[in-house]
Amino acid sequence: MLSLAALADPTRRRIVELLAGRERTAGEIVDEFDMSAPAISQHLKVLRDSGLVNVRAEGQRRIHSLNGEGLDELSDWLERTRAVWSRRLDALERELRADDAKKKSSK
Amino acid sequence: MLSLAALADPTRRRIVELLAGRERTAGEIVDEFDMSAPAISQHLKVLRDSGLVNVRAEGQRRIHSLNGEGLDELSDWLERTRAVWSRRLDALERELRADDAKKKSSK
DNA sequence: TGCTTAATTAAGTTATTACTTAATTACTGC
DNA sequence: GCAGTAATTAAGTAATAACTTAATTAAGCA
Repeated sequence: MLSLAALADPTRRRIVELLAGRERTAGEIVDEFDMSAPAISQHLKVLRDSGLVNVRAEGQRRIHSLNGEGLDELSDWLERTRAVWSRRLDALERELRADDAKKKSSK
Repeated sequence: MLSLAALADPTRRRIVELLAGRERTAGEIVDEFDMSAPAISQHLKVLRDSGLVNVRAEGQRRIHSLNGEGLDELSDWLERTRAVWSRRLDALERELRADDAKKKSSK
């Protein structure tokens, strides 16, 4: 599952925002939401599977942290798409300028 | 619906990529996929509603184009999240350095 | 006018997703 | 060992999402 699909859900987005601030145990995350612990546990699994979040065990706690590289994947897609997009806009602009010049010279 | 949810679907992502290259009629987009016209029409509606794509009518054609500002919203979320994240990493690094200095001075 | 083409809307189906409660696993401290 | 706590897994449900075909809307053109 691509990280974009993982971020489609608003709860998961908020979890990512929380973890951007600092790492947290599963229980601490549960406390931030009006939702059962299993529901959060399932969301965390999706975030882990998508590579956005890392876990380490500390005793019986599972400490979750944001994985910056997971955000990179999303960032890369965005930049790739935007690059094509802005190249196209540049071409359009050049065309408009050329058109403009033609009009002037034909006056 | 936030643009992130709209981009969760791979078909919609490919449509956005296509439109980054150049604007296209609904029919041209349909031709790129192995899927019925109504299915694509519905995807286009989602993309329009999320602000990622614009349409204009030209006779009976609907010409779809990418809306750069829609991508900005996504980009903003990413940058905001990444900013919090990297601030945290900086703080961590400072802490480690301070710790290091303390160790050295206590030797 | 009526036939064709472009696109959307309507209605129904199936798969997936986001939850729930109950049960289970695994550590902690007495 | 066992009661308590942290977290996950299991199982079931309800809402949503992604499609399908059929019907509809609207423009183009002989």
